[in-house]
Amino acid sequence: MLNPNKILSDYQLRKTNCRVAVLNIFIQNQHIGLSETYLEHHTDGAFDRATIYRTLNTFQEKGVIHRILDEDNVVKYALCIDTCSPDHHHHEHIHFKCTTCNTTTCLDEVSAVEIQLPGGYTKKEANYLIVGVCNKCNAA
Amino acid sequence: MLNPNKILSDYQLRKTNCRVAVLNIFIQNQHIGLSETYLEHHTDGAFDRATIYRTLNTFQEKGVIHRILDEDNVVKYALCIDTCSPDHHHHEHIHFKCTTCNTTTCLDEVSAVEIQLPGGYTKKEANYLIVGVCNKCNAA
DNA sequence: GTAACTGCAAAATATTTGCATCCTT
DNA sequence: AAGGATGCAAATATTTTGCAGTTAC
Repeated sequence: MLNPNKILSDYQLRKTNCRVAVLNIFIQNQHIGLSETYLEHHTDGAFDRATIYRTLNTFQEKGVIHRILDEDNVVKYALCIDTCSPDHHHHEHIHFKCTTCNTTTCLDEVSAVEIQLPGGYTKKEANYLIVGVCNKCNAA
Repeated sequence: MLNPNKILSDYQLRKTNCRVAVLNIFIQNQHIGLSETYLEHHTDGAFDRATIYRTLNTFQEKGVIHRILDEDNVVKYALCIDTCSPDHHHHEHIHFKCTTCNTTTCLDEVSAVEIQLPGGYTKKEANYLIVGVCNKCNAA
């Protein structure tokens, strides 16, 4: 189970109200891209917008979250940390953006093949996004 | 060879100075993410910022270009159309973002494996981005 | 105690929109 | 001719920054 306090201490970040609150929302929405606006609303405006932006930037620099490619001109973030594999298999998850219902989700069933980088390249992280129409919208 | 006039007529878009100019820059920078600012500068300010934004949005809606995931808080775009395969193989190209020199390029050598979508899902396009350090920066 | 974090206000950027005019088909 | 595209100016939206006060370690 992901725990905000553990994540913060693991990443050597001070435990503050804003960080814990933001982290909790990310944990509850694993693999789903969240925008600053979403976080602001879902913390009941308890924190200043600037603070949330600073939190997001800090988290991103430390590698707690990463930006997600999204088609609707909104920048979103999601947790880098993954619980699904206890053995820390580190399979890259694939995000799927539905152009009909406009949601971005994670295709847990599918795992991306590890891509072989050319010589001299070092990987820090990878993001895969497929844009299309999801099963629900195709059925409707 | 990619030709701006052909692309515009193929996609049923009117041929205007701004569109041709922007398209030319995209063609000369295939697989490289370009921001609105870049396009504005490289057209010598000949076009209004709003016009360039409208051009980018139109191109995106029609599927001429697509947004690229980038780490440095800047939205970039690149051509969807690909010349490398005359037989229109349509292999997805993989973008590589170097965190040291801050450039996004296309790993032509590597082609992404076609990902199998779960039942009911339809794909429109796919974007793969790997973040890390490129060969030049690793050598330096 | 000290460095780091926050809130507030303001600045800097980025993106969109309304409207009159011009251009492509 | 008619609808679409552009330029300009203004409105919005997004993100960053300076600084004084507060908090975590």
